[in-house]
Amino acid sequence: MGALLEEATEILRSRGGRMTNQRKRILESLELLGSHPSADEIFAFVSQSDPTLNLSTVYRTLRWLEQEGLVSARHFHFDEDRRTDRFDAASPIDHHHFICTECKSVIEFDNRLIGEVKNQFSRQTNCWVQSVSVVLYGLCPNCQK
Amino acid sequence: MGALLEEATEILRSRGGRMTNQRKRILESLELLGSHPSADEIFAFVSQSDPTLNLSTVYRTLRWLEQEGLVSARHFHFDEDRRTDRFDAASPIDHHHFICTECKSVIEFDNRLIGEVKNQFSRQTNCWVQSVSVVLYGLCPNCQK
DNA sequence: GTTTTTATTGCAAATGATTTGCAATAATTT
DNA sequence: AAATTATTGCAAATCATTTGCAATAAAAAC
Repeated sequence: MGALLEEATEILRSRGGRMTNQRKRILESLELLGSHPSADEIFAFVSQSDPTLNLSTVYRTLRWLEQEGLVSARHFHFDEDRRTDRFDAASPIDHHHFICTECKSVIEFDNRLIGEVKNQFSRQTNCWVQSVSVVLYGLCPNCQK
Repeated sequence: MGALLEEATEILRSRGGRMTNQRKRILESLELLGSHPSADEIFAFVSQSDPTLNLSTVYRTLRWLEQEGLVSARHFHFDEDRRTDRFDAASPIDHHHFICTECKSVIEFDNRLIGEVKNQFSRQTNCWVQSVSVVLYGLCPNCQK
């Protein structure tokens, strides 16, 4: 059983919530589908094993997970694409993204210089920085030919 | 007359386009309203001087400017906010943003380390990076009290 | 284990942002 | 000044997401 599911169950319990089948499956799918799925993609995936699942349940669960800090929602700006949110089972602080504008694949990365950018900005402006989002857009090796 | 208006006029001419009153006013407003306005805000502003302007004209003009690389559209992920695009008369490459999640104010900044992050990533992955988007979220000095 | 309570679901309808089809309008060309 | 056609305004469509509400099903109380 994944860490996300356990953590979510605990939070749920602590406020009189209920761990339903739908929620279990949505949480599972977030761990299985690693690739920043959209609500629709999660819905399609979970529907295979539970055809009665409703899309609004997916949205409700994701938004709840987001509020609890267990999931982060981001909006990648693909050039001509629709503007759908994509969800990610990790904290937004500890990794960043490269997006291939051709094949839409996503590569995660981290770089300690980003923390430095954040610190320098804080020092210069006295702003308190809570989170940093870095997205690189370009072409992956496959799509460069 | 602003540089944006001149550049846009030239591009327009070069492909049999027409510099209309509406387009002029929308371009002007992009220079006057510096603060990453939404299509709605641009519409409200220009409507004051031209009450017949239509919102879809604003969208069409903005998308066209985006395609020509004269404007960039971004979607800032304000926590509970609606997901509206915000527009910016500058190239997305040469500056980045801090957003105060409380008062929604935007501070632009740049930092040469960001170019370094980009270069390191390219070297390590052989991805070609076209543009970089960095958004810091947090609290501005005023909202920290 | 059955009944009660109420959080959660499914459904359908609402929403908000953005886009599109089309006839009317107005820049530019002739 | 007339002809051409890019652009507009309008209304309706679309897409992603949210919401109200009655039905359902966890968990609690018996």
